Amino acid sequence: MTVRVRFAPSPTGYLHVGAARTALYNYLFARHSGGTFILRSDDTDRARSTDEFQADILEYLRWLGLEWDEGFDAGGRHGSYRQSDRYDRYREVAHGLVRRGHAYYSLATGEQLDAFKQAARAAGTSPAYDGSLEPPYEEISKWLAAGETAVVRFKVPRPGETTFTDVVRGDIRFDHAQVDDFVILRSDGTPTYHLASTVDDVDYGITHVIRGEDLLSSTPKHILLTQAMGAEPAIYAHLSLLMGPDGKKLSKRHGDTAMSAYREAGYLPEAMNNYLALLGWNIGDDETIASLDEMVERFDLSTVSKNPAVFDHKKLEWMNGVYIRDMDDDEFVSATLPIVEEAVGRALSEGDRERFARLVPLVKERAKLLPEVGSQARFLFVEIDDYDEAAWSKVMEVDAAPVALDGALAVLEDLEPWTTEAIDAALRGMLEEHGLSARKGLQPIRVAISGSMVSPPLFESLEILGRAETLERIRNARALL
RNA sequence: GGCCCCGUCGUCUAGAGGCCUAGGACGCCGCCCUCUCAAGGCGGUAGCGUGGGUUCAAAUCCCAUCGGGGCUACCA
Repeated sequence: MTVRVRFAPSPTGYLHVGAARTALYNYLFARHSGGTFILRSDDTDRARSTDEFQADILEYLRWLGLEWDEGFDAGGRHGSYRQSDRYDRYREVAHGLVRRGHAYYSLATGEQLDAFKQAARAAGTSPAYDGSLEPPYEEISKWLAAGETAVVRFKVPRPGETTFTDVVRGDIRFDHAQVDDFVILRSDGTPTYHLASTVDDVDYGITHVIRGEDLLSSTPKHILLTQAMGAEPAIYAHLSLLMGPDGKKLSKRHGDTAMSAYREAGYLPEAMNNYLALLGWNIGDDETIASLDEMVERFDLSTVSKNPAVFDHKKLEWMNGVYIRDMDDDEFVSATLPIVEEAVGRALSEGDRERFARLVPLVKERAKLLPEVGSQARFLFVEIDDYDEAAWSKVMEVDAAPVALDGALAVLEDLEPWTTEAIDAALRGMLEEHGLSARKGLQPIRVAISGSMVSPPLFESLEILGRAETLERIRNARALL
């Protein structure tokens, strides 16, 4: 059997991390088994679906590198892969179901249904609607003949039960007594999610449905529908949901959930994939870091965890740092140049870029998030007149500061050659001469050239800054003491 | 309320009766390194929800209980 899986988001919101994880697992499973990964747009909710959301989903799926073989925007033999383009097909299936007695036109009103459910609830039983509120057939025909509208409901066979083996959760059983005769066609003739999704899965030959656990209790509906269509149900795998730190389903109130927010915050797609994969699956051999290809190689759906996973920003951040350190310098420069230019407030000249490139090895291992590079590299390209207040009072307004600054000026003025090693030796000599500790004697210099108590390593920074700039900055700071 | 799913360190997980005085990773703490901050090295902290069984032996099997989550729309 050739594996065919699909990721079928509804464009009713931006691509969020939970959906991205579902997409990732589908992708890993497809690639691992040499199957086909399909992207579909489940946009049957016309009121909430927008082109903007659709575009966002495509953009971030691409950003993550989760390329799909077939489907929305990539072509394939099943049309547009956009459900809103297939209403005729869904209607055809629904009408066929009615003809064969698997579905019926329903006239039950919302009020009637509410009463029915409340009564069931009060009795402490299952609230599934079983069609008992429908008027006799003649009345329905008359109603329809008069041109009135009605919804179409699927007739759940009762008594009965649906059982299936979920790849991640094992054997699952649902008594039909608690499965509603659910609506498949709305009164305006458009399909509901259950119908459209199931018809597509059948039509597109989907072999494995890998989706969120929130759809677990809808699965009997999908299996029943599939069987009524005369098709073989897919194999299902329901992934546990992502949780916030409070144990509730991950949502906006826990912070950013949109993938776009993570890119903007400076996360790398490789880190996102690696982290998301770990939320519910372990690579094996006590390993934590693995590339997409390595994960494809080792992915196994049946070892995916049943537990809901809490999304932990701290670990993601750490992992992002790992991937940043792993970037090669050129890659790092192109990823951070815009950030540095933003921090500096202007475009970097050719010479500026060369200086930045020399600083790269120093800042690369100090960043967990890309934007941090802006504040770390900024000092190279701007005049320092906005000394950090705390830094100034803590390291400049002490007796050691003027001594260190004057001493530095003296040994650096004619230093040859202007290299990290020579600067190191010269400044250490100066410290010894004045009986200053490295901490006390070097911090004033750092503040003078960077305006901050935190900067890339001092001697290297001075070398890259250049003699003229270094001396000028030290003099400026000294004059303010 | 009903139905369904889930329950190992704070978090993600390994563990499929003896290999477990429970392993790894993040976090946190300490030490080392050190010009700041990181990175790195070393060490530490912390967990089988609870109660009953079964067994020579249970994190692993059974039952109950408690806790958490999902669904319960003409949303998906």
